[in-house]
Amino acid sequence: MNASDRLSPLPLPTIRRYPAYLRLIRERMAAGDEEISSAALAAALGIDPVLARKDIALMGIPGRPRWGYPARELVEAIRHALGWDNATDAALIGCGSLGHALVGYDGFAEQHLSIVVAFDANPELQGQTVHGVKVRPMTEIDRLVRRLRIRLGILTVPDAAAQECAEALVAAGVKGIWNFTSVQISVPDDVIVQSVDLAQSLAVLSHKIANMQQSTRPFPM
Amino acid sequence: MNASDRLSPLPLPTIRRYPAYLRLIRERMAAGDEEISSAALAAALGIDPVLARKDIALMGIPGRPRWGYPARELVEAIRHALGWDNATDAALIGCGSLGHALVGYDGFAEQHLSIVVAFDANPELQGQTVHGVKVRPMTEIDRLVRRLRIRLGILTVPDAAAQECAEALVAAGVKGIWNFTSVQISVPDDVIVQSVDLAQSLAVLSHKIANMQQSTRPFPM
DNA sequence: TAGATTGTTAATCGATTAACAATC
DNA sequence: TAGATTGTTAATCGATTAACAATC
Repeated sequence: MNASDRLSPLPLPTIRRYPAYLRLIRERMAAGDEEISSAALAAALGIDPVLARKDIALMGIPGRPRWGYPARELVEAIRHALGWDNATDAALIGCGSLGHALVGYDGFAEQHLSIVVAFDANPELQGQTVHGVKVRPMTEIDRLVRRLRIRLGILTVPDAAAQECAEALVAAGVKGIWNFTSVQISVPDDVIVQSVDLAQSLAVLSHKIANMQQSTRPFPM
Repeated sequence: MNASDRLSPLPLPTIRRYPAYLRLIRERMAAGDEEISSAALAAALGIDPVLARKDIALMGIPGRPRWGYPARELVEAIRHALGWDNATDAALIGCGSLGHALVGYDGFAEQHLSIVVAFDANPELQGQTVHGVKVRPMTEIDRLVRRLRIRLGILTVPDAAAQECAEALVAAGVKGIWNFTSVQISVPDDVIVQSVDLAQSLAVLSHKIANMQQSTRPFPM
């Protein structure tokens, strides 16, 4: 086992930039490039090149002055750091329109993520197939998640059901929950919750728009 | 015009916490509370109470020792800071499953956000009604967005169409774009783009799971 | 009054940026 | 060689935490 296998707890901002690097590098590789410079990465993300170099330094991949970094190695290093080098099976709870959208989303291939089971409380949906995934009743969460040894749960249920469904997932052995509800669910310490909070995102956007509107005026009235 | 109307550029982390405060305060108000303490807010968000007090201090709402902060005033101050005190009309581009989910999402009421027009390139969808909103052809973006004076665009098109659609929105006078594609779209300086990047969110989750797995072992092998 | 809670100032921490050396 | 690019160390900046005073 070599040094890069010792997964270090990377800074969160760095982790958040990794997927964007990955996307750009793969584009460049598709265009035939085998090396990529920190300047190219930085320009695409709108950040300082030295920040890109620091992010790459954390992967332990050395670059060549005058050439840049080896594209293929970067891709592998990023995937490894994010745990995207091995396939991950996920269970989706809640087959409403958002659940549908996620099951059908083909962008997860890059992340080696596949939704292998889906659950819904609505009997009319149960038994139906959504993008090749059969919808099961909630009562089967424990049995199926356990049997398939699923470690990742995707929560797309109505807010009112969020905490309850999270608990079912945890009880079934899930280690991470990708939470698309607007509830702050509570789980044991050894389970990670990552929330996609639309209100939070919209808050940043609305505030910036409101602020911009004002700063265009020379003086506030 | 009083002091709180001078919108100050709040720290981004503060803005991101505001919607969660808002949600909790409204829950408490529904339960009959008229005051709320920084400790209660902090507990719900898993942060330090002093941080909540700082966030509130930025709104200019004073609290009463022994009592806490006036719930109603907090709600109004947060809404004002986020620009959620006035109704916002939005245009949605791309009526795929994610677009459907967003048009149908009833959580936007709190933010006074309503999607008033939707566009799609697919002629089969055009003319259909999604949750009461009629789907229009892309060619009408300019005319309708202009006429309705819409300042917010929601981008839920396939990646390949993202930049082009963003440009159409900007040309029609939109001031902010809520970007659900995984493309880093480029726009003029006076337009704000806020992206909901699923890959970024998943990256954080996967990395934490991978890291946790390891830290549970006493020594790395 | 005593005690709970707010409010403020200083210290710490982490991430970014600046400056510059090293290298192909 | 000269020049572009990587790599590293120090300075800066912003946000959080700590310590403690103020107040109802």
